[in-house]
Parts: sequence; structure tokens; C-alpha cells
Amino acid sequence: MDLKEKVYWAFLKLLCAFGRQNWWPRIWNIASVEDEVILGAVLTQNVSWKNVERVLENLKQMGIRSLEDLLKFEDEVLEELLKPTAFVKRKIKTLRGIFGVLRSGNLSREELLKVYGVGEETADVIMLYAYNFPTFVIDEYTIRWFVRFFGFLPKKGEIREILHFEDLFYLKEMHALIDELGKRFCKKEPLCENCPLRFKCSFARK
DNA sequence: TACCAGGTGGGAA
DNA sequence: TTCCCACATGGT
Repeated sequence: MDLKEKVYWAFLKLLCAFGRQNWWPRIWNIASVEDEVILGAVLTQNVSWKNVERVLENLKQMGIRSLEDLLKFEDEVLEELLKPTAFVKRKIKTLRGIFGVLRSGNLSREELLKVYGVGEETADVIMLYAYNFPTFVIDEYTIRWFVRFFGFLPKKGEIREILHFEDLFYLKEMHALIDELGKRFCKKEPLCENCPLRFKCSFARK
């Protein structure tokens, strides 16, 4: 079984074990999928999704239904609104930066990466889940799982190449499934006993 | 109380 | 290039 086959085996196994994750859209009160993904992707940086839900609830209460609606407020107001997701000053700057890219009409992964506060993961999440651009989202969970599952650590670009399949359903679900795996089994202290991937995992089989 | 969560930027080595 | 730390809040 080569690397690609092993990746696809893991994908099917995780899909059977955890089911579809349907990360986005979640359709809160946000009018467009794009705005919802952008808001979620920025606000969830280094905080749990629960914190983001609190903010989305705040926005719902205030009748805010788009990024444009939100960014009409002064920073002081935004800081209070977004407070549950922490790092608010930077996140406000980031959201304004992304909004600027959208208005310029030059949306691309490269343009997003120029925005302060947008790293590769956030740019990829926005491009994949909001705009259906086929890219693999690599985060800490992915790297941790990859190293354990395959038993080696290649460069980031190579991880992307190995995990990539030109299929949006796969790209969207696989990233979400790996995160679910990371939360349930492939934690910092791994729980290999009942992990659905343990039979082909180089770490679990040691 | 300590650690972690759907990261990123910047400085030091 | 890589490593480490600050950024800040809420849940367990």
C-alpha cells in the first residue's frame, strides 16, 4: 500500500467512524457562507469553536448579518462584541484586512496571506470552505497525526502533496475528520487503543 | 491550578 | 530556518 492509498484508507476509515463533519456552512444568522467562513476562520484562531459560537450569538442578537455590517462598528464596540474569542485587537485588524481584499476584487490565497493575522491555515480554510478552492488545510492536528501515522515528518509542502486529492468533498471532510481524530484519539497523549486508524498507524503498532 | 482550544507574527539563535 | 514567546478568553 503506497502513501496515497494509505491516506485514502484513513479517510474512509475516519468517515465511517465519525461520519460527515459538515464544518461549513453552519448557517447562523450570517447571510452568506463566505462571510460566515471568514468570520469563523479568523475568530477561531487558537480558541475553541465554543468561543466563536458565543460571538455568533452576540451578532445574532444585534441583527448583524454580514462582515460589512460588523465592520461598520468602531473598534471599541467590536472589541466588546468579539471578546469571547480573545486576541480581539488583532482579529479586528485581520477581519478589516480581509474585507479590504474582498472589496479590491483580487481575492486569492496569496492576497489573503498578505493580510496581517492571516497565516497559511486561515487562508486555506477560507479558500476551501468559502470559495471551493481545492487546497488541503494543514494544522497542528494534521502534522501530529501525519508523523504518527506515517512515521516520518516531511516538509509542509510534501505533506500537502501527499494528502491532496482533487476532490472538494474529500478536502473539506478530511481536514475536519483529522481534527476530530486529534480531539478524540490522536491527542498530545495519544489514546491508541480504540483509535480507528490503529491497524495501519506506525505509532500505534510499535 | 494547569492545560488546552478549528494560529500568527516577530524576535533571537 | 527553526524555535520560542506573546497575544487573551473560556471550559474542564
